[in-house]
Amino acid sequence: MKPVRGTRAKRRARTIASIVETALSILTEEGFEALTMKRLADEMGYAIGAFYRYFPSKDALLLAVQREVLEQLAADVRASAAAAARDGALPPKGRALLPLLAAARSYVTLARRRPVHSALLARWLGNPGPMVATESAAPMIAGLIDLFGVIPGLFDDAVAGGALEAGDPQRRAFAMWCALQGALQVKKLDRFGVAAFDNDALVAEMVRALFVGWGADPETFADAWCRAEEVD
Amino acid sequence: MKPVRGTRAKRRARTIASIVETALSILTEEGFEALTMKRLADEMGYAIGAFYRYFPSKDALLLAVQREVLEQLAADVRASAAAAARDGALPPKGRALLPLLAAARSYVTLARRRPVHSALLARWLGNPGPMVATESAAPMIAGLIDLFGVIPGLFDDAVAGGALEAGDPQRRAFAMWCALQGALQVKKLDRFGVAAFDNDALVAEMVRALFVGWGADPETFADAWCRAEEVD
Amino acid sequence: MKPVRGTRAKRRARTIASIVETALSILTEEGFEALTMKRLADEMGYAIGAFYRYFPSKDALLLAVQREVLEQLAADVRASAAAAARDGALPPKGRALLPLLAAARSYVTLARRRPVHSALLARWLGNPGPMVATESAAPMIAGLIDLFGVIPGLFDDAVAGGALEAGDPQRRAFAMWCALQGALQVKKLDRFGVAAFDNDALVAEMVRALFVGWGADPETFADAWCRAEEVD
Amino acid sequence: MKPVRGTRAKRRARTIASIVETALSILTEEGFEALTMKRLADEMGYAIGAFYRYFPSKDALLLAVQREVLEQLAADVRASAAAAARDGALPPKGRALLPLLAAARSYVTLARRRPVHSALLARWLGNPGPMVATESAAPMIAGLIDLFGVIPGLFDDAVAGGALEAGDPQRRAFAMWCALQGALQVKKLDRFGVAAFDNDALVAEMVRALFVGWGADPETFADAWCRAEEVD
DNA sequence: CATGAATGAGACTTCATTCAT
DNA sequence: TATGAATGAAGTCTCATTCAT
Repeated sequence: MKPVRGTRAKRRARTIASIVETALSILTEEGFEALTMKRLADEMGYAIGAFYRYFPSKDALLLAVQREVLEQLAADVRASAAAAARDGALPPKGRALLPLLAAARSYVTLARRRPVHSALLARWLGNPGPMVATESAAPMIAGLIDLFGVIPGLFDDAVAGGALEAGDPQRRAFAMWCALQGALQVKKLDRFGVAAFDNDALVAEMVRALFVGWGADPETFADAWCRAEEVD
Repeated sequence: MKPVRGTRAKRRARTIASIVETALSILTEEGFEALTMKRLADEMGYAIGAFYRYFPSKDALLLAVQREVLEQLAADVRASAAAAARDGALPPKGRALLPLLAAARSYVTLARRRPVHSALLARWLGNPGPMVATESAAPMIAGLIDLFGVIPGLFDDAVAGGALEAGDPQRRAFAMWCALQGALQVKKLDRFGVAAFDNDALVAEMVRALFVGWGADPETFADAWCRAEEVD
Repeated sequence: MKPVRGTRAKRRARTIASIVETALSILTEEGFEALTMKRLADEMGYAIGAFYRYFPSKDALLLAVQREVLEQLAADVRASAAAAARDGALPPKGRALLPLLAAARSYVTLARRRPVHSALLARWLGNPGPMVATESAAPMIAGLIDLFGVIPGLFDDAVAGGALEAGDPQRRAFAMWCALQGALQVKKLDRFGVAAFDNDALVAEMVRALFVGWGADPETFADAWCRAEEVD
Repeated sequence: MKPVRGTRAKRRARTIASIVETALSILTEEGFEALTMKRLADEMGYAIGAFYRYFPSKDALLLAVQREVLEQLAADVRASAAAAARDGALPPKGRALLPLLAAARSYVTLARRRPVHSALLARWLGNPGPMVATESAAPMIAGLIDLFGVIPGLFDDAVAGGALEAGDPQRRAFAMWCALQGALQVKKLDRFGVAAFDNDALVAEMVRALFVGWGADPETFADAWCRAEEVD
């Protein structure tokens, strides 16, 4: 009997997903250098050659991992913002700000909740060149844009709610993300114990300045930020 | 006749400097992966073994390169700030802000003026782990602190000149640097042509928000920022 | 059609055996320093990397060689003793002694029959440290113990046959082996032509003294030793 | 004024001696692999090139070290025998045996007192080939013969004193040394904790058998061996 | 005599990828 | 589809020795 149509394709998709997942877990547990094709094969109980049926090269595999990472990050950030939007513990202006701040917090705490995702993103961003290898980075840019899909809307809402002055929401979204990303990147300096490098304080300072700069009332901001920290 | 005392030491220092310089130029012209000991040896007309008289390992060499990069960056930033401090084209409040903005601009335009330095820094920051490989990153952290040696003072000056509200200058300095660094890191996204990713606009937006958030008058800021762009 | 189960494993075992064998032959023909991974690869028509599928390091390969050497030595010694046990050319006491002496002779003549094995053993024993480089020498010690598995029993037999006084057979076995090993080690002094260094005479003197010391009758010993020399 | 004749030569000899000494101490403290020309130069505060004024090659240097080791060993053994010869605590036959046993003990305990000397000797003996590199091993053989210079005489004395039966003293001397050397070589097996490998018991067993085999009275031997152990 | 920079061959090891089975 | 043996180029590092100064 013929298998149900699509069964093969499904099976293939499942295999691909499990390869990506395993790669991610090796990355997580043993670091970037540890991810070799052999290591991956051993972990999965596959032969090395098998991967090349699913991915034409290691780069292609890495690209898929990258995409997965971005998707998960975006999902997390969106979820945080959505949860904050349902929170009713603040006065109107604060409520208009909260989802935005929750999204920011969420992105920062990713470094704690999913350190590998964060580290991978930092690494890809930090490496010169088209991130993975050459041109085929297109899918990854899609992931990034997706990550920001929701943030500009939150800025619009905040403006509409009177919590911020008017301004290009896309640009603000991107600026916020870059600043946070910069802060995350230097997290490693924490371990040198220099006071000025304290990461949490740094993030707080940075976000406060940005939002006040965009017209937020300092007190409203402070309240909303506290609430955002509690929501985590 | 005996050679002048110190001649050997000088020669040694010169050799070390030229190794670092050559490494930097290979990095510049051919990228990170291209810097192998063999490549370096060929470039310099040396035998591979020669380097190991000067650096105990490739890591050590990389550390020296790192240090050099940081020193040059710090020198550039300091020079820009100093030049701006001598500029008399603005009213007092603007003058108090200018050196700070000039330093920021300078740091950003480094990516154009010294792309390799910038890329290396991004890479080192982006890679998880102690940057170089071992613990001996101490000299590098010193370089970073040096890089900030002058910035907090500029914040103090700006506050004293009435251009900013009071606030911890160290933290502000660090926050500014991180935000800029984050912006630089995503510079590579420029080439995807997404409008929101335009780097110059991004930096302008970010810096404006930060400084206004720290109490700068928007118009004073705008004037000073224009001036800073001209000073480059 | 699926290959017979175990086919791969067999092939693998064959490859491993042939690597060890080739290594041994290089060692034999060209000495210890000549055994490099490259030399081995060339000899076998392999690429260097191939070995690392079978042995995690050169040390591991050397360990396997060591083991092989010990196994062959043990087999030889056992075979000699067994052959001597079937020999009926002597009176009872002599017969009780013969397998022991045959084993001793066999061990000594190994240096002629398998000079490399002998030299390797001497080298490993002579080098301070855990012989191979790491702790994993366990398999090798097993080989040594195996080598002695049969000798203590022969001492028991000799005592039972009235050829020797009672005494700890393990200790005697080990003492005999050490003494012989010492004699073999200085074999290289032969070539200086100093009479006292004549190796055969040395061994004869040594073994005679030991066995007489353990209670053998001098004449019985002499007869049995002659017989043992003939049996070779 | 001309320097006193011989001053230069003396100075040269002193330098050579100190090089050998330093090499030996590196060997002692850090093992065989640690002795590189660079390491030696650093230790002595010399430049690498300097050694080549005193030794044409590293091999030549090693040869000198070897010689030194042998000389020290021989001196130790001779001293022990001489001290024992002055000991009056035993009956005549025992006294006739004592210097011999003291010499044997002394050689064995060298492994404890001068582990490096012992290890070096073992290594040189264990390595196939002419010990150092090629033909120039002649000086070393002289050292060995020197080491035995006194032992055969002690055998003669023992025979004369009625403690041993007659027999070729040179051969006995050499046999004894080889057997002891064999025992020392396997000292490393101690650490595997196998009872049969206990080195002290092994040596005792071996020496007892040899001397009884050479005609010593078991009780006289036992007394003398105890005494020899005390004399250490 | 002394220096130490430079040599250069060669050591071990890694790993993405291919291909006959 | 799946296997895993084999490739082979590339990487870092070592060290006895030479030689211009």
